[in-house]
Amino acid sequence: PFTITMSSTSFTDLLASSGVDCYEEDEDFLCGFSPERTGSGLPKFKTAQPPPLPISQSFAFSDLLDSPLLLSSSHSLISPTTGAFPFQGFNGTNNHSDFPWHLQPQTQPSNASSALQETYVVQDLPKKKDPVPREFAAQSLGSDRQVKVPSYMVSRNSNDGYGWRKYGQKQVKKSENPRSYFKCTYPNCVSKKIVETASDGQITEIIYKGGHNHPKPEFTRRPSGSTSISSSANARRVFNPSSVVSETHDQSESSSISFDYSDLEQKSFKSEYGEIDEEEEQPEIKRLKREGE
DNA sequence: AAGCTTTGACCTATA
DNA sequence: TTATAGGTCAAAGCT
Repeated sequence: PFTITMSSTSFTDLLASSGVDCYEEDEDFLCGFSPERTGSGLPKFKTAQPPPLPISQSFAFSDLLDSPLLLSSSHSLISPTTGAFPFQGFNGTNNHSDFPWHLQPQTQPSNASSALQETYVVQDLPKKKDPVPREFAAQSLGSDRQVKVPSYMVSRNSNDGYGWRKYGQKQVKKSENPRSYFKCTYPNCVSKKIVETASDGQITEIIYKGGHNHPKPEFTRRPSGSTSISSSANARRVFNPSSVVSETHDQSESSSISFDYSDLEQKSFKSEYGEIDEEEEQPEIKRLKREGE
């Protein structure tokens, strides 16, 4: 299950810091979700600490293209006019249930330091044949506000473009897998992440603590020839100082992603459906789309 | 030499 | 107060 909680921060930034970027890098291509892997590891995002953020950011669509969750079929994810996810599931008009996950609203109690936030959990649903294109399928959100998200939107590794230095590792009780603790190497950046890795090397959970207070580095370690990520997009990634995102790739059959888009909904988007350059979409995504037609 | 990982010890929060 | 768990420190070693 994947759970992403977002609060007072831009969706893009959170995604960027969540380590779920989809780079055309080795197996990370397509967010690291090769078909066979999709079935085994089930992602889970979770956020736990959403301190209010006064930072206002533009939410460019190109950013969305980089994001794991909105990648590929992103042109159908967010309404250019409302800022809301166009998944009908988000506004409760669609009943498609083809997505491996569906979002479940989780209203969390607000506290003194966090604004009202809503969490959506995307659970990995049993695969079944559906008539609806997987990447666009959404589940009714109506009262439930559930929506499904394609599994390929989530990366299985933690290459998020930032520099991280490991500062510790610990076997925790609540998990049989060891946790590795990382700090952002950027000067004065307090962002941290905790990566839980299974014995087979698979990342089972990633927890981000604290947002980056700097843009994503322009020159991050990338395979030569990889130019799919625009520097302008990276430059826009100015960070939310305090967000916590957890990404859990569970071995179980259920995955979930939860996030709060209260902030997201306030954003205006530069792009609309038609503005997405088809040529920029990743091949696999296009392939999936064709299959869905 | 710099930066990273490893790993046991230490610190802190909680029950 | 003590035990336990989770998180962090920091020295040593590696690349």
